[in-house]
Amino acid sequence: MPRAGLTPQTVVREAAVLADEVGHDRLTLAALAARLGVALPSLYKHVKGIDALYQKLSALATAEVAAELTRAAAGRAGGDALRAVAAAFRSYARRHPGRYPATQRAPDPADPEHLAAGEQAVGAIYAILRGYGLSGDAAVDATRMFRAAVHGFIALEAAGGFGLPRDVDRSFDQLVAGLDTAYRNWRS
Amino acid sequence: MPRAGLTPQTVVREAAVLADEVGHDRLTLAALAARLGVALPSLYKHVKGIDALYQKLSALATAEVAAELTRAAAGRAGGDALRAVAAAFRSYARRHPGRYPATQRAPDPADPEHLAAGEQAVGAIYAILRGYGLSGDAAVDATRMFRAAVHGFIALEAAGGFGLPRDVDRSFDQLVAGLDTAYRNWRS
DNA sequence: CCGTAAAGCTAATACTATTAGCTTTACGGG
DNA sequence: CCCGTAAAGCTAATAGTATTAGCTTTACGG
Repeated sequence: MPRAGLTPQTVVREAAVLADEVGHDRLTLAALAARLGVALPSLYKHVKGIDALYQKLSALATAEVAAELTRAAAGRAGGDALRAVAAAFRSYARRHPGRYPATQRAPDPADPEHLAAGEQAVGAIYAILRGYGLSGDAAVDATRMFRAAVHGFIALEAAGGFGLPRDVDRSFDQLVAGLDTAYRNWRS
Repeated sequence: MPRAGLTPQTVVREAAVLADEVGHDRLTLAALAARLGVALPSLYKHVKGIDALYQKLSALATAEVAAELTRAAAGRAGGDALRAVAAAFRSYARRHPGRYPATQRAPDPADPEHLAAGEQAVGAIYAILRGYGLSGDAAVDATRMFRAAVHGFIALEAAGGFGLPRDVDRSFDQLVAGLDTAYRNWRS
């Protein structure tokens, strides 16, 4: 029997694929091991346990989100940048329903790459707000508002929390428009 | 041995207390049964299973939230009402960290009380927006923005997603102020 | 006061993660 | 070329989760 040749990286990457397929909460070591053609306990040679796996998945997803937000913001400013980054955020969450929730887990302070990815993602938003003349505490507050509004919308949408027939895409556009007017008329 | 005398209601209420103590995700039938002084399978005489328990917990928490939002809105209008209801929302989430996440689960269409509680909670927000001159589709979008922003803030706060030292209470005040200006300058 | 329905129990099944300890593979140095 | 060793895989065992089946006992109403 040839060896599977796993590494921590391949395990985490396959976990990400699996999570997107079956959902973040139904990601299980048993299913992951089966997917990788290996017995369940063998995974422990590459990952400390399921909690550590979630943490690494969080780092992976955060890095991906940061990259996409940065790319969406490139070459844009003001309301254009705001709309593009918000859309990229929601797009990632919809394309990766298993990875996205992992993003919410706070980084392990001992994982510099994870911390850096988080800072890059926040930085992409922060940069947009400079275009609105916001900096210092105001920019921090405005960044938190952006993250709260966009993440909250994604979470409610995923949970089926929008019962009424009103089109959800249009509500999202209105949300981003609302952020734009809030930022243009910010009073600290 | 006297009988414990459980009912579906007492089981769900104790589940709510337990969830607030140990966290929503660590609510377990074993711990609940121990708390109620009963063997684990006995719970199945009152609740269909853990999923149904979560659903009933969601109905309970939604009704409580709706009551508190309605109470906070009473006798207020405009920005005052907005601030009071947002504060009540966040206050409930912080006082009931186990119940609150259950709120996110969509109501079972076959549970009229749950549906009514959800509508009451949304109605409390909707009513405030009439004070801003918003109705129809605009009110739906604005309600979704309110829920998204406030829930998102609560979720990020609970997850430890706000790393910077900037005071979180003040950021929340700024979020609500931002909603106020967005609503005052709404363009549909 | 006794029959019955419900409320509780024990036992068993099928999952989950985790640890211990063994076997085997692959690879690098003599 | 071979062989020693570290890592990669395995099986077995433990402890926790939910769930179902089927039995016993309690409480209550006719």
